Amino acid sequence: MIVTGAVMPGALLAETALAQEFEVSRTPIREALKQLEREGLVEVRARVGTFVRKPTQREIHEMFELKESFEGLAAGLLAKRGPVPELEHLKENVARSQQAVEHGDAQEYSQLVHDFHSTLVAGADNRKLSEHYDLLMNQLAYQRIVSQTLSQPGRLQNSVKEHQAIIDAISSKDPLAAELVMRRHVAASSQLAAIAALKEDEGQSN
Amino acid sequence: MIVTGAVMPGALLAETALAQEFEVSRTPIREALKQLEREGLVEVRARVGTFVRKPTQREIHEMFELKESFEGLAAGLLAKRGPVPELEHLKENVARSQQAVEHGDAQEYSQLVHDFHSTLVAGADNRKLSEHYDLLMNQLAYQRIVSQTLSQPGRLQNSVKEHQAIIDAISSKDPLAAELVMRRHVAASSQLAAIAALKEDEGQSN
DNA sequence: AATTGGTTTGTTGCATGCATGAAATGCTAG
DNA sequence: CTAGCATTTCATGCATGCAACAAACCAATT
Repeated sequence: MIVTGAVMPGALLAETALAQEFEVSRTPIREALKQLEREGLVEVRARVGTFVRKPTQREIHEMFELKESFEGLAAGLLAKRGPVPELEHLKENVARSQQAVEHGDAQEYSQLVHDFHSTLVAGADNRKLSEHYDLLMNQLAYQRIVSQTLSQPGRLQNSVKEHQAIIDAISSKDPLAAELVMRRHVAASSQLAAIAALKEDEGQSN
Repeated sequence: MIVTGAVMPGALLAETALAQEFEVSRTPIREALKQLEREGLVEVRARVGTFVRKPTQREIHEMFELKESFEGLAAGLLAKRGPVPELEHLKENVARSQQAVEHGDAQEYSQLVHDFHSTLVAGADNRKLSEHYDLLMNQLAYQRIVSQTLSQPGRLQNSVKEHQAIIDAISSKDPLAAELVMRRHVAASSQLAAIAALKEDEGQSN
């Protein structure tokens, strides 16, 4: 809903309006908005209104630091796991990503990248990690969609190679290497995404 | 409230009862309980009741893995920071912890350990990290568990030494070492805490 | 024209009533 | 005495009304 960017940041989310739209009373709407407030997606100003929150540039930076830590942990845990059912899925993902890059299919590639990272975190077999990760990614989602498509074509090929290296480290049961490679990969991607988000931000505010 | 263990796991938290206790209507109580449900502290079974949730042994293990990752990240970020105002506070904390260990003051030491870790995470200067960390620690009810590991004789002195090593790594601006030492420290403490939690669990269920 | 004051409007915060459904309870039959 | 069924109890889920308050608006005055 909000994470897809369907509503613009700063927009008012009036309880009564949403209640009419979804054809329920204010109460369940209100509870949902409170949840979103706790997730940091909206800001409820008492007796004024509920507004879609726009993450600051600093918060985006902080969230990318967390993302690196989360996914690094996930990669390490995957390498520590005995059998990893998701490994085949990840290998196939890399193969298809390679094809997508060669064909210049940005849409397909964006989808595959998202699938790769969420499969990897899910495969870590740590539900609490997944919960925290999902929470984090919800807050980042809007920026993610925009910046993914704007990544430079040269980066995509490198990204695929890094994905392959991550899989290799996991396959060889090397948790330290898996975490290290993963973190470097996320850091590199994050840097580009942060720059894209910054430019987007400047374009909006002017 | 719940995190302090004032109410036992499995206990029913009736909205009407809480409403009378706090002298408000059900509505704000209800919102608070929904928040706690999202935080994983209580379980709301539709039209049955709201109950204090008891983390499974597996969840405790997962949360300790997350704790290690969070605090490792925090230590690394601290070492990366230029000036660290909290460093003096941390040094003083270690000095007082050393005294507490020598005097066998378990109560004081427990408080100092908690202060050390929260100061360290807060000092990382990453609010999103702090939010996720606080969320995690609420679920762990850490204070309750850690107090039971205090009876371990040799562990306390080792813990203080590890705290000192963490400070040294931060002082020398070595992020990798800071993270590594921190993670080893958390892993060691977590192992003892997990054992304590397991024993408490067995004691309860019998 | 600008400012200040009061009024109006719109929003959330809270209280409360009713509907829904699950679980406990008791009653009856075997 | 036990098993099964109806009933009663009790909890949340949702709808709605009212109060409180912030902000926008408008008019009067300087």
